[in-house]
Amino acid sequence: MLLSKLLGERFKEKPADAFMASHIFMLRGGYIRQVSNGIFTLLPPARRASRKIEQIIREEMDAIGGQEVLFPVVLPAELWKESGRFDSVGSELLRLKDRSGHDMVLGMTHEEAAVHLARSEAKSYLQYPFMIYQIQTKFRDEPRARGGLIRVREFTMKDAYSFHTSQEDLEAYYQKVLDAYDRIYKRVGLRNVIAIESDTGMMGGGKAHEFMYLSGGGEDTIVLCDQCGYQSNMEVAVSSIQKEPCEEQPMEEVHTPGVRDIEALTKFLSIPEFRTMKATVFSRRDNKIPVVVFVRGDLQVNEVKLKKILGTEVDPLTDYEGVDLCFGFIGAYHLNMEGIQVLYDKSLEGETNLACGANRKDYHIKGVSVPRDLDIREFVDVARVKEGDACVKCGSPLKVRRGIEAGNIFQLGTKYTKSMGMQYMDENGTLQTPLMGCYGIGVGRLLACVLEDNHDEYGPIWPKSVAPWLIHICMLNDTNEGIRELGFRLYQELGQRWDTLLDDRGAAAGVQFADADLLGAPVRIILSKRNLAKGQVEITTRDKRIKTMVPVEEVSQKVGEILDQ
RNA sequence: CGGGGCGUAGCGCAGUUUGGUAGCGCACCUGGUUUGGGACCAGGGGGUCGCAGGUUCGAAUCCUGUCGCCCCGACCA
Repeated sequence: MLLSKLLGERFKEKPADAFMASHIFMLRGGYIRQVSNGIFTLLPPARRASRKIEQIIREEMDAIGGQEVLFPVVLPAELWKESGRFDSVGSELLRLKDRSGHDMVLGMTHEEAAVHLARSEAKSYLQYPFMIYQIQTKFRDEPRARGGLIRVREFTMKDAYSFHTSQEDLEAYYQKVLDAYDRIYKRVGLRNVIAIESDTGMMGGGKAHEFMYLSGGGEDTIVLCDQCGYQSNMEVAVSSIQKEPCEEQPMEEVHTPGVRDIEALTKFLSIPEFRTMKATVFSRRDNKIPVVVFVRGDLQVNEVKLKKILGTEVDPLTDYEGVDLCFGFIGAYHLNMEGIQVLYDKSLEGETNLACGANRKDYHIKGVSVPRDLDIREFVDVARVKEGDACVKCGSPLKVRRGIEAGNIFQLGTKYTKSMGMQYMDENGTLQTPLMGCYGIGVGRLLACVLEDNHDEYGPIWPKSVAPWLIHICMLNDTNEGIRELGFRLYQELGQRWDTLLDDRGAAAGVQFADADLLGAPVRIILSKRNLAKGQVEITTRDKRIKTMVPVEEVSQKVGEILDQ
């Protein structure tokens, strides 16, 4: 590729709307352009890199027996009604009508399409197990796209679906996919990816893992234990609560004017947060009954856990109309439970000498002992894990980190095969419902993660496996005939073996170097008058590890050494 | 969906308070001088100031509505 012909302007100023390194450099380097919120065009550099990623994924899927297919982007709503997801999935699913008024959906994932195909093509146990996959455009009407290619509405995804005749077989294959994913991340040059247990969300089913690229800018929160290897999404993370035993004290009501939150209460009474009890109120989406959740004052409610316990979505209560609660002073002692639901977190179990609201404006109660003063039948786990909590497996302090989800795998079981009536004949001639697994990787997001993990202050440092171009030739002193002649000759010669870019614009050295930094080719060849006079050219690597002078006739060999090592 | 911010040339911004011929830097085009980290001189092109109404002799500027984009939260394979 001649740089003078490469479409896509590169610029030096940081775009006002970009904050993540991958977003900034992809805009500055002419990799992507936004068309609409969360919808991007990929320009040649990004497309070249994404094709390389796709190819790596394809090879690894093929290596575990995958068969590539291509499902439609537009699907009839009937299929989604069969699985029940037409109604259960929210506005993330883009629904539309065709010209004759039929309900259609834009595919955001393809379980339905996979079962539609598989149920009519695989009717005998002899055909099992099998896995089909595709690399295809998905559309999800995300409430909030952000971060360039990190979180978008339209994107390319590799999604795979496996079908099995037993849970053991599903689990064995699940492990094979997990290993294949590890190889994929390694091959694209992404370090710091860990597989963590995750919530199954709208996918349903049993076991699930998310592959998290650990990064401070990530939008998911992960809980880790360095000691025993426990790692989990914050959404489902558990910890054991440290207790500091305290002698029981007599209960006493205290006047606490204007003290409406834990922070004020601890200051007012000069006690630590864990000697208080906190009340948080939510409303159920299904029947709107307020739910009062009590946790120890130093903890917070994990809404995903709460959602699972209640079996319905919850929202923090904002409409106090008609709710008989003394907000700011809600306490567990002598609380009027009429018309509300009350939950107690396990952090409160056995606690003594706590301060909590008195259910009366401007009053709190000191010295509440949970076993002595409250009649609680059941404690539940609804607390959010925090940094330093004890690991439930080994007791070591837990760490909390941010991460970007770079892939996920699910054991779906029979959720889709059953609802969509997929069956096969087993060796005894009886009909059985197969088990299913599904496995996704977002290609664009993976590309963005690779950039997040491989850049300096000037631009991407692409790993050889995904670099849009492997070699970038700069011709300084462009007007010099010897240099132009050599530049084009090397371009031809090296271009036979490697993806090569030639800067033929005659730009100033600084401009050429800055653009080479943004395009991030692993190997850079610099031709200049001063070196050519000595019959030499300079070869450097984008990561700055190699900077060497070689005779003109040895360039090809040296580049080969660098790229093959 | 809630809170906040912003829409003026491809990018980054000033001008809006106090209405009076739309500006700056980078990028782009032409000619010349340059050439090892975003050069210099001279000339040039490009904007219905997001859109629609309204007020006014006159609106980027004031008023009303609307659309879009960004950030935080909610949400989320």
